[in-house]
Amino acid sequence: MTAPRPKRLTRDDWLSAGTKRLAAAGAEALKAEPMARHMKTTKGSFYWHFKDVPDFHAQILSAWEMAALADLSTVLESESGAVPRLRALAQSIAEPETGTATESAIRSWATTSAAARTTLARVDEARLAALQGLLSETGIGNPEMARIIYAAGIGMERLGQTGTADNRTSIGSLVDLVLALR
Amino acid sequence: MTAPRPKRLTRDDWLSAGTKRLAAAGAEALKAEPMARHMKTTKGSFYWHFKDVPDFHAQILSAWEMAALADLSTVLESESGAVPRLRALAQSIAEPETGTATESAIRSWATTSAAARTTLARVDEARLAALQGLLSETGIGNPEMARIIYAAGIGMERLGQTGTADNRTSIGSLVDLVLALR
DNA sequence: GCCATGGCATACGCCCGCGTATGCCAGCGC
DNA sequence: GCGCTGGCATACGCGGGCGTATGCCATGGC
Repeated sequence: MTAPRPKRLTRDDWLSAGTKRLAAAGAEALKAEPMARHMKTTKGSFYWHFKDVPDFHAQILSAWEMAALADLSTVLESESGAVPRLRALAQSIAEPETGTATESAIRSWATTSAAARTTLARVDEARLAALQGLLSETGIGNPEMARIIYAAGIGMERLGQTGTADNRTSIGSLVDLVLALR
Repeated sequence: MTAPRPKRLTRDDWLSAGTKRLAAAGAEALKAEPMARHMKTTKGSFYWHFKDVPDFHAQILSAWEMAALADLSTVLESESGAVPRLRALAQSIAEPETGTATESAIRSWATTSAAARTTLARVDEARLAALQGLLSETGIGNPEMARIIYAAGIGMERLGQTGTADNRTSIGSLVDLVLALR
């Protein structure tokens, strides 16, 4: 699929495979032996690259956090002007480039794992702050509005699993609704 | 806590205890032996009342679905007139009486369990349809708006875990925003 | 007050995931 | 081309959850 079949695996091979498994099968799939089977190797390799299972989890979360925060910056820089940025940001939340399945899995994971919860909280916080900042620039000071848009984005991310509507246009309509307050 | 300590347990005792555990510790806690330990009994009792673990899961989900749909009716009948009903419904979604933690746990569970996913989809569908119906009554035909409100409700339910803002007022503001379209 | 169930306890064999210990083998350094 | 180290394989023992089989005992129907 991705690589032809590297004889030796790197730590990043494990992490990216883990992230894919997380998106596809949830956090319960992030165990040493199942992962090793899935990678067609043995857990000897796993315990070489990682101290234990929690360590693996922590590194997966950390890598995702980096990527999510980097995506946030990229999205903000992809447009100029508060309103276009606002749109781009809102839409990227409902359907992030990182893959909505991964984020959804992490959000589910967060209900039972403290590590996932705190990681996710930092990312949520950063995005919410960005939203609020952009809204302020356009003259909407009420922080409730940022919260509404962000909540809607998260909800769409979840509804998108079963429902098949277009999240990007829906969230765009919401942004219009809020911007009409000016 | 709840009951003084009934000598003999009923099937419903298991189901309600399971629902509490689900809310408190996630779907992974819904296993026969851990549940039995938690109920201070043995799994002999568990396997008397339930065929196996999937059966237990199915019954928990079914009971929750009944309760959720009943709550939906109750909320709708608690007010008269489309707009008050709309408010009541929207607010009950962001903070359902059933307990937001249970629903949140089921929503997380749905990412890995097909049974949870289909149950949740039916409840989501019913609520979304109710929202859309009420919006139509007030003259807002665009189904996108129901989707926006519902998504925001779900998102708040999740953000409420970490953030501490008032979901009821936030979702109320969103309803105002939408109703302003008339 | 007997005895027949209903409701649970105990005990087994199974599988699977954990983490550790140690063995093996390939390459690179020289 | 020899050896040493990095990267993995194999092989334990452990704990814990599953489902079944069977034993026990407390009610309640009569």
